[in-house]
Amino acid sequence: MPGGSARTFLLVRSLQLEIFHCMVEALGPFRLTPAQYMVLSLASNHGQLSTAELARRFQIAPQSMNQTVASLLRKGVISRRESPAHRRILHIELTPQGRKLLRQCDAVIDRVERRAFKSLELEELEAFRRTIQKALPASANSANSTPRN
Amino acid sequence: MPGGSARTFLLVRSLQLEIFHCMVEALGPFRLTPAQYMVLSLASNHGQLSTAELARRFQIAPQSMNQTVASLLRKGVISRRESPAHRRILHIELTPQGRKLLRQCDAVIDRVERRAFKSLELEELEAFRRTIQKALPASANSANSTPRN
DNA sequence: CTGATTTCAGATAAACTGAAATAT
DNA sequence: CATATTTCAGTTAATCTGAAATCA
Repeated sequence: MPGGSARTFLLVRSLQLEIFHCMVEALGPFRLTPAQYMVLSLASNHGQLSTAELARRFQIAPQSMNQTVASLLRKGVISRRESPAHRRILHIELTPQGRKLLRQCDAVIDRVERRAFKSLELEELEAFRRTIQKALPASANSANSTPRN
Repeated sequence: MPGGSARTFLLVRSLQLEIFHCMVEALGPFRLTPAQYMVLSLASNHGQLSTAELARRFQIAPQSMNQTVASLLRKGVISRRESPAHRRILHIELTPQGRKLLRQCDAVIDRVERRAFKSLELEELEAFRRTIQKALPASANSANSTPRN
C-alpha cells in the first residue's frame, strides 16, 4: 500500500480527534468540555430549545443530552422555563453568566479553528465544507439548521 | 447567520459521528467496536507493533491502548511475543481467527465507506482526502504511515 | 390510550492520571 | 541513573438501555 491509501474514515477521525484535542485544551481554563461548549453555543443561537430537541439535533439519546444539560445547569450558565404550550417541555436559555462565558469561549475556539485549517487556502476550505455538507445526510445536519417551532 | 455558516469543526464532527454510527452497526454482528477494528486493522498492516507503538500512532495514552489490546487478546484475535531485541516489548500479531475476522470486517467497512461518500464524485472524494492530509499535522497522521523499525 | 418530555438508575467503551514493576 | 514498556487501580465524560412519572 503506497502513501495516500489511508482509509477515508481514518482521515476524518484523525482530523476530528486533532480538533477535539485542541478544543479540550482551549476550553480547559473555562471548565467546559467540547460537548458542553457545543450545546451552549447551539442553545444560544436558537432560543426555545428543549433537552429533547437538542438531543435530536446532535443525534444522541435524550437521556445523554440530559446529562450535558444538567452539567450546564449546575454551572449556572443556563436556566429553563416551562413552555407556555406544554408544561412538560422546558425551554433552555443562557443566563447572563452563560452569555459571558460563551463569548469568551467563542473567541478561543475561533483561534483553534483558524489554526487547524491555516494550511488551507480560503477556496480550499470552502470546497472542503461544501463536500462535507454534500456527504452528510439531512438528518446529521440538524445541529446547523433552523428551528422548526 | 445564513445557511452555510456552520462551524467547520461541527461539520467534521457530524461526519465522523455519522460514519462511526454506521461502523458500530456494521461491526456489531462481529462483536467489535470501531476502535477495536481500527487497532486490529493497523496491527495486521504492520507486523511487529507493540501496544506503546500503537498508542503513539493513534495519539492516545499507552494505558488507553492497553485496554483495547487487552480486549482483543481476550477475544483471541491477537497474540503477543517478546521482541528479540527487548524482552519488555511485546509484538502483536493476528491469530488465524483474527485474520479471518478482519477479512469479514474489512468487507462490511468497505460498504460503509462507499455508502457514506456515495454522493461524491471520485475526483471530489480525492480532493477531500488531499485536503484533510494537508490540514493534519504530521503527528496526527501516524496511524497511516510506515513503521519506523 | 398514545405519544412526547423529562427523570432516575445502571451499564459500557474509551479516554485520562498516578503509581509501580521490568528491562536496557 | 534515565528511559521505555507494560501493568494495575481509579476516574471521568459521554454514550447507551430500561423503566417510570408527567402532560396534552
